[in-house]
Amino acid sequence: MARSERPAEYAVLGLLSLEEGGSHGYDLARHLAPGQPLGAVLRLEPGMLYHHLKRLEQAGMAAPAPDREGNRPPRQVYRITEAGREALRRWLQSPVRHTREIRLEFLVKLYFAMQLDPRLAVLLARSQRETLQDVYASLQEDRRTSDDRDAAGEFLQSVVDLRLAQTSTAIAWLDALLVRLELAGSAGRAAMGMP
Amino acid sequence: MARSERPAEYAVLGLLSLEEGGSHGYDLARHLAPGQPLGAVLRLEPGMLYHHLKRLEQAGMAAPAPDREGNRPPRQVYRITEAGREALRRWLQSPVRHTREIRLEFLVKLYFAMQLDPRLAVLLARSQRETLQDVYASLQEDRRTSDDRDAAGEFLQSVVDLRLAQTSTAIAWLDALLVRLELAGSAGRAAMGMP
DNA sequence: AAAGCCATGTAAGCTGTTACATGATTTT
DNA sequence: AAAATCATGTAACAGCTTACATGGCTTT
Repeated sequence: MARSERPAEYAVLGLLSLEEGGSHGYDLARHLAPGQPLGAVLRLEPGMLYHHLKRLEQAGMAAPAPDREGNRPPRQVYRITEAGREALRRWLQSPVRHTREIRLEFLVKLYFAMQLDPRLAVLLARSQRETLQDVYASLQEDRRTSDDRDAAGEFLQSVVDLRLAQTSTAIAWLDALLVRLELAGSAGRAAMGMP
Repeated sequence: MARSERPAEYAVLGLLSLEEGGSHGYDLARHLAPGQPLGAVLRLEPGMLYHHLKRLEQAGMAAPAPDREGNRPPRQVYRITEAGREALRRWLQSPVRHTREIRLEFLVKLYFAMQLDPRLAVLLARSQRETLQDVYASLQEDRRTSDDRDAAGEFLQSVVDLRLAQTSTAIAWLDALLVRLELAGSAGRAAMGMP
């Protein structure tokens, strides 16, 4: 997995981590169908799904598990390994570097962080916010050092303006998300009689 | 070209359309270098560049042109054909359908529209604005019909909120762009003594 | 018995990345 | 003469899409 930082493979790994007794391709495909929350963010055809399962097995992050028998077609059940859990946790803690990756990769991280541990989701959102603020600052620097005296310069300024606007929008969205996450967290703790 | 709606191939076609006497791969690569306006939006390695030139030739949108001789390494000069110009113009008039395509594909269209005809850029920006407003309205509909009673619903609402925010940011950016384009247009006409 | 769902894949083809091969000309 | 630049590609590989092949089980 060192070779690939793509979200699809981690999404498969994440889905496996949510299924205590392991799961199989067709079952995971149901979780990725349109209508399901992950399906709204990521499209993954059956072919690629089985491909990723094989790769996860080769990487030692998933292992074949015994299938409790029954009257159904034969199927291959996988369970996440300890190495897989560690890789997933590492991935869930690292923010994406570019604003354009918020739409897909960050949302996949967020989905699993929320499912696995609300506190992890808060940490992820906070460090993502910091990363995007760095991106914003460096875009501002680009804008200052560009000149708009010719047509090409005007075009470049519009490009940078778009990126600044999209980045600050993402930061504002992260702020609203953090309010939601922290509210949900304190509500959860309050319901359990904690301060 | 019917098979591909990707911006890279149209970018090559667009660059050819800006060079009256035709151009060759190495020359086009200079226009796509980082630092050049297009290079800030699109990355295109030499291998793909020559590949696209071949495809444009096969599609009848570019044709080999005689190279005025001189003491330099042999090179293949291409010129855009009439069919190529028509395809380019059609492409430059059609807005992108999704907000995520603004960052790359729309910016490439905008670049060539500004170079070829400022009025075309205004038309493109206006119809792109309309398209994004449709996107915005349909996202609002998604948000109304989603419920936030469980964790999955909350996640989905955050996803839709992000898309709403990114889309309205893009619309606002298009408004600012239109002000610039129209100012430049009227300044240009005024300088030529037109109303 | 036919239709449909469960379940796992394969095959072909396109897009794109990285690295390198080849050789000509110009500059130092 | 060596180094840099001009100029065009090829080879290998990675990732993804689309379509289809295969067969078991369940429902009508």
